[in-house]
Amino acid sequence: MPAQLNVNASPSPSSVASPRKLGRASANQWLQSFSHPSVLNQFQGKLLDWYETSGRDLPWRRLPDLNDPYRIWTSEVMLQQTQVKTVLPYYNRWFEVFPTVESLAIADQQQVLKAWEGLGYYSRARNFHRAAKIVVEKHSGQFPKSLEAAQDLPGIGRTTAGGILSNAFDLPVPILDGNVKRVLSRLVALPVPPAKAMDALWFVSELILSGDRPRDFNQALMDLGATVCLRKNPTCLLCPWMSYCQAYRTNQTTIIPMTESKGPLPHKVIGVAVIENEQGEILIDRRLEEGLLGGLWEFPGGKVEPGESMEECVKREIKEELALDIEVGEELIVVNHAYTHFKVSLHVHLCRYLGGEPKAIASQEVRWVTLDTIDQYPFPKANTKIIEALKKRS
DNA sequence: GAATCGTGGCG
DNA sequence: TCGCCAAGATT
Repeated sequence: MPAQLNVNASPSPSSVASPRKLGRASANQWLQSFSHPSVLNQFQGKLLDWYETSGRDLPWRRLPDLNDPYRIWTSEVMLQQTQVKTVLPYYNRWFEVFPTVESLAIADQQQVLKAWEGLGYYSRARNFHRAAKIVVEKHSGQFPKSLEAAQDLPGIGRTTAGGILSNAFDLPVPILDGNVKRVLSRLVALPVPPAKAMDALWFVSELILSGDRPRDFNQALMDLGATVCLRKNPTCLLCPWMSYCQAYRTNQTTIIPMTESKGPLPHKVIGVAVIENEQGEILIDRRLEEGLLGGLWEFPGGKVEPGESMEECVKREIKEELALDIEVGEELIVVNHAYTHFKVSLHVHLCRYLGGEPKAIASQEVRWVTLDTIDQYPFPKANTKIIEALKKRS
């Protein structure tokens, strides 16, 4: 592969300089310098030395866990789009429930989702569960050591596969997560948002990867992004690559990596029913397998239509989705919650069951439960606030 | 290729 | 309060 960065996804190795070529001639010349082994070796050594003294102490790096691919795998999946601080308690708790890949493979999905509850992006848990079954059944319980086989597992893309293979087996496979994107974008002074130059960034990540110590190098790269090359206020004076960094040299660290601003998030107003029967039980439903919050439990409800009152909305939704007749009572709580692509306000009403057999029309399953047993079901965050309000009331 | 998919923390 | 986004993958 030519030592040249093409911002476009086009793999064609044109040697003609053009505005679409990353950083133009100067940047390509800068990259060319890494084709000299001595230059590259010194560059890598700077980061590896920094890692020895300033790297983070994280559970998935400690012996003897280091050689347990299942634990490495778990960390990589939990860390997708999720910060280390958030992951730590989940990570430590996980192995009390699922100590081995075999135990995960034979587990019930509801148990898996319960252990994942609150961590978000629940397709990660469902895919992890599926992948564990595949590893046990088709790979004799051993995590595959090839990039292709690893990426064939559900929930494992190129970055996660590289993270597992390099960290668990010390294989020279590049990574490109959020930290590395930011570090490399600044290193080469990427003139476009990272999403527009993924091929170029992968090329750099592979180019600079240490062949001798790929595990430490990749881990160091992520640590650098997480502790020094911060999104805001990076501490460049502490950076082992300060003299190599094109963004620092050209005073562009505040605008690189570049971002494309988006408009305001849409806001949905939802009517939600807490339906209580004569036994004091409450009706919950399990969401469809695919899509938002798939497989988790919730209190039923739906969007308010134009010109509709909240009471009318709740009554209609319960009729449509559960075939139940209810009497809509007082408002229990309003829960505001922001997802990645929209915001919601859940207007929760206490409701009285009047009649009908609940049917899972828009869900996988419905169930009458008591407040004493409701904690064993996995709920999304917005719904746990409702449960808290219910417990406080009783 | 663009949308979708959670939650928490930050300025 | 609000926008941004963090160890991305999937469709």
